[in-house]
Amino acid sequence: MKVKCKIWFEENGGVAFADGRRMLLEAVERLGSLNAAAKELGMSYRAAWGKIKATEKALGIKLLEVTTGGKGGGGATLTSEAKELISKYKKYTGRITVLMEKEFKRIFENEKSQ
Amino acid sequence: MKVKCKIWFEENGGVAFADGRRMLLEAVERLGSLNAAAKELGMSYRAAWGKIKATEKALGIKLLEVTTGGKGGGGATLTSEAKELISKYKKYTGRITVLMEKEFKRIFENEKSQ
DNA sequence: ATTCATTATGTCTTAAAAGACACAATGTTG
DNA sequence: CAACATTGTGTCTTTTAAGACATAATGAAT
Repeated sequence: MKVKCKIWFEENGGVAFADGRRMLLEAVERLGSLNAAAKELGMSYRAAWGKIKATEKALGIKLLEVTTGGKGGGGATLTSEAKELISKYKKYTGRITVLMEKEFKRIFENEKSQ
Repeated sequence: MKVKCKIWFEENGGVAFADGRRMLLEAVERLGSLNAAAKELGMSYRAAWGKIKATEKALGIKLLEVTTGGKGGGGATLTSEAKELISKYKKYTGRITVLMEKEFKRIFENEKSQ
């Protein structure tokens, strides 16, 4: 038996941010474009854009700095708020993952501690 | 912003046990009947039974000791494996909830620790 | 043997989430 | 000022999960 966990952030009831959106934002940061990021993750641009918008609305912060026109047609980069969110999110989920594994061993696999 | 978490157990890929099923089993223990437990939780007997069966199959353990016939028509009680599962599950999720809250405060609300 | 409230199970319907399709808007570059 | 690859957005379709409906089976009590 294995323990699994899904961690997400909420603001007034709606899902705001979780692992899929973290990956999406990281791809945008790396590729400089939401369109390219969506392609890399195998999702439609429409879906990717919708998730970003949903998070922006839920948390009330701006995640992407976008431009249109120009040689590449435009692009998107992360705002400092987005970078901070990713950074804290990764720190948090990483820490929780470690703790969950540790507690799982303690409670489910170490008989003497029951 | 609030952090949320769903914890569940898996065995070879399938969802095995989570909070809804814990509540269902606790209601069975209290009421002595799966039918009554389903009613109390506002779900159909069919749905409740299906969840119990799915968990039993996934974890390979028997959760309910059932009888049919007699004055009350029959009933169900928890096996010792079910009781142990509930006990460890509650201990585990309780501990994780505390740790998550603590880490959340540390990373998202305590600026000096970044 | 009849009754009765339960367990047991197949199948159908509905609700919700995710994704696809189509098309408009942008604005820099050449 | 035309071209182009991007962003922006409404709507439709598909997929999937959850629940409802119907109906059989059980077996102690009477």
